[in-house]
Amino acid sequence: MNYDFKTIEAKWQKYWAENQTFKASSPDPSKEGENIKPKFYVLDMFPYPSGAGLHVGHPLGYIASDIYARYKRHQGFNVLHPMGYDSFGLPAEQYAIQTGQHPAITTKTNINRYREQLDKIGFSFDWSREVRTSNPDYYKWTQWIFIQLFNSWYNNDTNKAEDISTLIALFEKEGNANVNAVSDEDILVFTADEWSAFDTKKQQELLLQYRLTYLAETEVNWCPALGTVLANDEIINGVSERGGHSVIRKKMTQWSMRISAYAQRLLDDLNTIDWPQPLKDSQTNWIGRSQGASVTFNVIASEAKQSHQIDVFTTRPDTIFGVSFMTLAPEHELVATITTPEQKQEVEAYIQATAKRSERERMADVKTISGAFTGAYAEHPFTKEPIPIWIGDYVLAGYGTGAVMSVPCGDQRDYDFAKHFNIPIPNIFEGVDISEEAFADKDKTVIANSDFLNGLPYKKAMKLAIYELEKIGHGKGKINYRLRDAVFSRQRYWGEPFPVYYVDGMPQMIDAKHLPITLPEVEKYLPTETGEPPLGNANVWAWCTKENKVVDNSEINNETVFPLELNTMPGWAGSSFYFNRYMDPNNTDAIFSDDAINYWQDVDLYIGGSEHATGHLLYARFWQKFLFDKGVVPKNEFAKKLINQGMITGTSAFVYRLVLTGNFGKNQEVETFHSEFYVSKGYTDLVLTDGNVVKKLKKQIGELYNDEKFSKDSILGVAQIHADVSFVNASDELDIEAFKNWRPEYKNAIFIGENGEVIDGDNDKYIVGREVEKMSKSKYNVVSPDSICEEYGADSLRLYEMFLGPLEQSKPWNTAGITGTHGFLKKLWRLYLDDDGAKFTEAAPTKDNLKTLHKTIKKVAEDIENFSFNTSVSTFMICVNELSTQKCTSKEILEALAILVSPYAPHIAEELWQQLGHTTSIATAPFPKFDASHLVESSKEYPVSFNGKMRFKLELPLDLSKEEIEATVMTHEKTIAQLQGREPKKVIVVPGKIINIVG
RNA sequence: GCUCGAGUGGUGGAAUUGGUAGACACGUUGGACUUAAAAUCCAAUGGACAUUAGUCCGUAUGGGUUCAAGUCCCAUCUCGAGUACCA
Repeated sequence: MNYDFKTIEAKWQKYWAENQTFKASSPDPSKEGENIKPKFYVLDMFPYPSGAGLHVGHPLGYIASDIYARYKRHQGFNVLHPMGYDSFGLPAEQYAIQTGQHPAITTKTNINRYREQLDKIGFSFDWSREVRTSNPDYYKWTQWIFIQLFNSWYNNDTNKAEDISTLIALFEKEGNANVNAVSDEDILVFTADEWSAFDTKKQQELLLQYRLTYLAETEVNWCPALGTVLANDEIINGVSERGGHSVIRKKMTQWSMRISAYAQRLLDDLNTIDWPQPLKDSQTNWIGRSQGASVTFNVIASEAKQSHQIDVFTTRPDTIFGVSFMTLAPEHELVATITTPEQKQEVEAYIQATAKRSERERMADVKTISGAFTGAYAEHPFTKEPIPIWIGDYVLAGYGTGAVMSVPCGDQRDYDFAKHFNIPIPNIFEGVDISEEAFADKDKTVIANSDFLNGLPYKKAMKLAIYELEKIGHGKGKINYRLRDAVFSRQRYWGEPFPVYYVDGMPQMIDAKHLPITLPEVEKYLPTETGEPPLGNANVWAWCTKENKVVDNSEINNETVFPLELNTMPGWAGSSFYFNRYMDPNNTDAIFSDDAINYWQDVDLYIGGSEHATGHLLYARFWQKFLFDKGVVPKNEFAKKLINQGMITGTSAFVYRLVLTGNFGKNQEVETFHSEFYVSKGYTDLVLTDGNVVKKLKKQIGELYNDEKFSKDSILGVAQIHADVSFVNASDELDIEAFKNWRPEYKNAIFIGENGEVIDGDNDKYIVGREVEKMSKSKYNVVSPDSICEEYGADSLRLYEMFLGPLEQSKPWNTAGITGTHGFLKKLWRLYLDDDGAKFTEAAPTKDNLKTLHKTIKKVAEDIENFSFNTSVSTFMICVNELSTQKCTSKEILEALAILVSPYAPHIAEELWQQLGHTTSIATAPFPKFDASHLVESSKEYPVSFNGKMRFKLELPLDLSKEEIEATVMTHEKTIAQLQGREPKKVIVVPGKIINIVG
């Protein structure tokens, strides 16, 4: 029997599907007290089903998680290993705009293709739990969570989200003066009586300032080309992540999520989860906590003007006496008010100039110092001296208060600004020279020229400064976060509709029992002519409060029928809780049952890419914490352990085309391609010095080039052209015919091979050049898993992807190497079966057999626990090589080996398991138990080193003492030869490890 | 600029607490089998010198600690990722 992977893999994939082998059992509370299996939840980041399908890089993480899931099943766990689709998104919508095809159709087609590809790789997913974020059954719960957020506020005293009713009760009882909540800034302070006197609309307006999701006029990142708002993490280097379009700031009324309420908890709880440090670091940076003080400066009132105050945030309140000016962002709201008539022209000109520059230009051009003096002065809170107020674009409107107290001696930016505009730079540091640059080293700081702070180091000075500021009512200690509230509205069609209608301009939630509010049909997927989002095109998009359903727009009367929200939710909405929904995905009455969430709790292992560090993974943590506060989920964090798989890059193949001048260049009928060898060695010289080649060239080209014309000068250069990697074999040799068929414009091209021969049949080989690049269609280096499965089988693919290198590392794909793991599987097969059938016997295993097996059990179990899958593949290879050499036929050994291999290569393992006589799936067969007694050695081959260099090996019994070993070694003939009569200074003996002789 | 990670044969990579550097594969070369090819099997394969025995060099570079360093420490270089006027 040969290893017929095609039949085997199809057979077992069918078996698993029919028998629902990987269906996670649901907890049955009636069985409480009985022996219920412990749970284990292994999750992959669900994919967005793009039209391009999967390439070999995509399944890497899925294979790793699948191995882990299968391993856990062998260990007796009830494993939840689901898969689904993050199926709302921009590509389907853009395709709809171009073709008119409904995004739901595109999405469905793509999902089917994904499923087909995934099925071929033999994953142990529980498909009965599949979720799709674009299904109304699913986004019903996305809308439900939105309503919960709307009905909640964040209480800083209890440090958690609470129902809005508790806030209303507080307002009714005592007003809002003492409410310690996370809210908008500058909230009207009112008493209980005032609250009761407000009309409903006013009350709603006020409550909106406290809700965890709220409507606010915010400055957003507007992308005109995409016609939508983008979140900060969707902008890379000032342009949109998708398409690279420019982004401008624009004021719009938008839904926002008060994620800032959770900033500290999101930061603190990073310590409680086992996630990669770089990912934690980037979340930490993104949250950007800085500790310092907020300081209030009074603007010195001039004549008719009323007094104003400027709040600044600083991390260096200890340097308060070093302030020699203040700088406001050009967009700061006080700029217009405080600017003196004399300076008005200059300031306005400057503001205009800055507004013209895009965000990107401002970022790119950090070096140029610019600004303008407002003519106004602020009063120093301690010295009462006047401080000039400037504006400058190095101060960002979006961070802190958009204003800074400038301390040029302690901050390089302030220093540069002061130098540029000839503002004094007072020195408030003891023994520091600031004539060249600012001094920013906190640890070495000793304050001087600063009244009550003199002589103090940074920390003490900071505390005292804050204390004194509080005493005079000019400031207080403050913690500032970079993390902004997240804009939650998108002007798109293909997303979750909000369960929101508007009465008198105020948002109203539709009662949860009427969910889902499904997406309406539209004729065009573009924004309307009046600039409204695509849902503005819908005709049936109004809410009837009588019938509690969506009705035709014509019925809107603003009494019982009201307009619905036109925005949709962003991509991250649906992906922020899907891991919980998998626990009970078909529940129509609740997001999940109590039994399900109490049993499954949280994700034990989450595998996915690091690109989601500050997007999905931050928002999902936020929603989890909110749901935790509301008592919906039992865990504060949704994933205990997370692993980022690395990217698989492509290995592009290149051919090298001679670019010729003059007459040669004009006539493109004949092209010349040179082998990589020629290019790397200096092709022009070789071509023209090797008479043979020139002669052959001329003969081939015939009349086209005559002797005189063809010279070295005719060659302009060499063009690198991508060749499709499928035309290249394991030895980097190009299939020239295939290349010519693919690129007919080169059908008359001449190929010069490795040895300088003009290729004609088998006389020479054409070797392509190789380069590692991102896997992409345009580089013709995409390898699809389907073609690999077709040629080598899913088990070979799975093993090879793991064998490539450490899971978390990025590594290049090269199809050539797969013959290694494929060959291994054939060898494995032959250990069990040959042409005559079964080879295994009931024979007792030999000592060597047992040693090999248990060595393998130990290593493989350790490797899986450490996610070191690449090394366990080589361990399998070593094991099979050894057992083959030992001619092992023992069924006992081979059964255990089949189980060991099965997480990695499940199809062949199932088949061998059946051949061994089993009638049930190998999936839950207990993992072999490691027995250390088989590995006990009685002797060790010691490496004997002289001055640290290994010279020879010596087999010695392990029970020898140090002294005995030394005595034996020193009398050994090779030792004597090495020493050549010298007396060793020292002999180091580490029993069981090494012997080192010094001297 | 800052933060983090990494640099080992022709290639992917191994070396888990400092203890035989290059496991396991790919590729290459040679051989067996075959009419031939494929498949399979065997052998060699870090570099230099040497007939052999063997010697020297070698984990980005330069130092250091140690009986012993790919592994620890210091400095430098290169590459990758993230982030960026964050007050």
